[in-house]
Amino acid sequence: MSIASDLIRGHTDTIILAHLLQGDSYGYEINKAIYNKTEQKYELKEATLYTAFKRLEDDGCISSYWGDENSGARRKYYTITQRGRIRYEELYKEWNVAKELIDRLLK
Amino acid sequence: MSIASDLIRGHTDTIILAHLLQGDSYGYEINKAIYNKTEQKYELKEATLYTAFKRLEDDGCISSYWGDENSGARRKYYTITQRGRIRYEELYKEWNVAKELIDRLLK
DNA sequence: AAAAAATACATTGACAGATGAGGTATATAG
DNA sequence: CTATATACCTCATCTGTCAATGTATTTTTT
Repeated sequence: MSIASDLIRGHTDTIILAHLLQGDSYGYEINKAIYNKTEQKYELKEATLYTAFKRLEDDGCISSYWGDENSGARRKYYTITQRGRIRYEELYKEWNVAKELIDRLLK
Repeated sequence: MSIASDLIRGHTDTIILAHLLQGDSYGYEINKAIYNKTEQKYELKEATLYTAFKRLEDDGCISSYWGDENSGARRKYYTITQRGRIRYEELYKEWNVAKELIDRLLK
C-alpha cells in the first residue's frame, strides 16, 4: 500500500531534519534512505525534496557545501544547524500531539 | 499547543466521515464537536469544512437534506453513504500505515 | 565502443486543499 | 436596539506537491 502524499505533507521538513541528525547527507541519498526506511511505500519526489532544502536553508535550519568527490557526480551536502535542531524538536512534539488528536478524531 | 493545519491536511475528509458514522449531523455541530474533542487544540475553519462537504458530496460519500427546524437557523444535515463508509475504512487504514511510517522516519 | 542505466542536481508551471475575508439570515440575551 | 450565537456559503489567495523537463557525469550492459 502506497501512501497519499497529503498524509506526509507537513512532515517533509521534519523527515529531512531527522535524517540530518544522523550526520551530513545529500539529496539523492536522503531520498533513497526514505524509500528504504519505508519499505518502498513512500518516496519523496525530487521537486519536493529540493523545494524543502531551499525552504530549510532560507530559514537557517540547514546549511550546505559542495562535496569534493574525485569520482561520481558532484554532491551538495547539507548540515543541520543549531536552529534546525531546535526546530526538529518542536516539530517532533507537534507530530506527537497531532497523532493523538487525529487518532481521537478518527475514533 | 495548537496544531499546524498541514498536519491535519489530508485528514479533513476522514474526520468528517468518522463523525457522520455516529449519525447525521450538520456543519456547525461537526465543527464544534471537533473543537471540543481536541480540547480546543484544533478547529476546522468554516471554509475548509464547506469545501470538504462539497468534495465529499460530489464524490458520493455523503448526501444532504435540509432540516425542518421550526426555530433557529436552518440546518443542512449530512448522511454518510455506503460509499462513504467504504471510503472511511480505506482512509482509516491509510492513516494507520502513514502513522507508522512517519514515526519511523522521524525516529 | 556505443548504448543504456544510474547517479546527482535544479527549475518551472500547474494543481489541490486550506483559509482569510466577506456575505446572508434568524433567534436570543442584555 | 444592539450584541452575540447559530447557521449557511463563496471567492481570491497562499502554500506545498509534483509532472515535466533540463544539465552533467559515471557505471554497467550489450
